[in-house]
Amino acid sequence: MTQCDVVASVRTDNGNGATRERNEREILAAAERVFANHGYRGASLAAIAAQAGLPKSNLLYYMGSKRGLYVRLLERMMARWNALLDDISADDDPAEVLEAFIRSKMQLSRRHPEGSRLFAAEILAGAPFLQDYLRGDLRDWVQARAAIFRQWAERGLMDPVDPVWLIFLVWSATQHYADFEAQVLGITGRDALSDADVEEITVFLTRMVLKGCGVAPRADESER
Amino acid sequence: MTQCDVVASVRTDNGNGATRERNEREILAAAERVFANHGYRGASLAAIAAQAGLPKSNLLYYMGSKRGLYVRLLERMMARWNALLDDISADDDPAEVLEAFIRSKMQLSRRHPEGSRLFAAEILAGAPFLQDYLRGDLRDWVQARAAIFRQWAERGLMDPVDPVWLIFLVWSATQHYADFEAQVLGITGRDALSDADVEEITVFLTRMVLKGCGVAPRADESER
DNA sequence: CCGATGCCTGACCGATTGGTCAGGTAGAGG
DNA sequence: CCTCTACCTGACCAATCGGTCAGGCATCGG
Repeated sequence: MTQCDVVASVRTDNGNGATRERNEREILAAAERVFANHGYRGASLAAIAAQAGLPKSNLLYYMGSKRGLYVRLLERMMARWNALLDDISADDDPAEVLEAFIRSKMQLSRRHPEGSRLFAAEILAGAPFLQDYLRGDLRDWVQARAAIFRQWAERGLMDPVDPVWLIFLVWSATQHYADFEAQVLGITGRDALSDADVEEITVFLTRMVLKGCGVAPRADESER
Repeated sequence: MTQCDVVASVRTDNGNGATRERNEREILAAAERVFANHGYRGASLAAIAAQAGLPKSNLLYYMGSKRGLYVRLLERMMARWNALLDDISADDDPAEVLEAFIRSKMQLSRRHPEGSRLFAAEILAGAPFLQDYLRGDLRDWVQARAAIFRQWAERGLMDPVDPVWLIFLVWSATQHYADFEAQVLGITGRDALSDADVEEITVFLTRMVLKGCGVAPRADESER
């Protein structure tokens, strides 16, 4: 790492490393937007620098290279993702777990639409930077959940559907509202999705999935 | 159009326009691959020409410009899409319509994965070339189907779910297997999805959707 | 035989790409 | 005061970008 640690950045501006922190944040946000829209190859450092309001040289001073900046963004998004990959056990309530799964995934797409699109663009390109992650950690996580879903099915708590296809269904349906936002807005004629819209979609997806695979809804959600 | 019509292309090679036809097909296929992987800005004519096995100049001779080539690919994909937008009426059987909807959409993703990813990349970029289509024809089509779904709900043939979210659910779930193919293959550990896999997924999605929104399955699909 | 016509392409163009680098600035420690 | 260190940037670089163009080529009607 050519980057110095945080402690040493007590220098410019108002005394602490506020400038650096702010610039880095600005750069990452701008880069996420541009990479999300145009993919790795389609994004240009000049465009990112312009969005961040900084000279291109300064951007490279902070981030080293285009590839380094891109990888850092991917890792940040994977960290957000991992943060909600909570462990579950076969003793948990299927309805609660599935609803929490759908809700947290929906909120991830909602809170980080640019990061979500960045991820989508990476996968579209054939996942050149994320192959190992997909075939490693993520695959293990899916298999673990799948095993629990199968136990639930054996106990009659849900239909014996293929758990992997079920996980993909939830992923795709939630991811859709970030990745295909332009299509959703164009077709529904909205300017943006409100919090109420997102809540409505979350409830819709939850009911569809629970009912679809034969899971009894939670007690306090029985009406509505 | 700088392109001459088909009749005039009886010239080179073996007498009829076979060479031209073959080259154009090769160019379109190569361009679809490259645009799908890297988006409009990220794709380069040199890469497309290399994939097509033709000099860059020849590619421009046939297609005029990068933008023209891209638009032509988008239009071809929209034509494929429109080809399966068959009209339905409120008198049709909901189960049949929904299953046909899921199956045809799944096969479109299956048969034209590159075109599907091209479309996805276009939407990811904010649909700069497809705004009008989304806000026009496609929106009308969605609204028409939504109206019929609502009639079915009133007649008790299905639950009163929001038809637009339902359509998006089917779109996202089917599109997923083309757009996120790299993720699907990485996680499942496969090299490719077989016809049997696709059929299994289609059946899974159909049952999930039908059961999820309270539609009775077709008579000849009741078991299995 | 003759242009005429349309297919094809190497050479080239200005603009843009990611990245380098020398040098400038400013505060901290001696 | 000077030096050191980290922050910052305009000027520049080779490579690549989309696109142009002059000209080679083969085939045609005459």
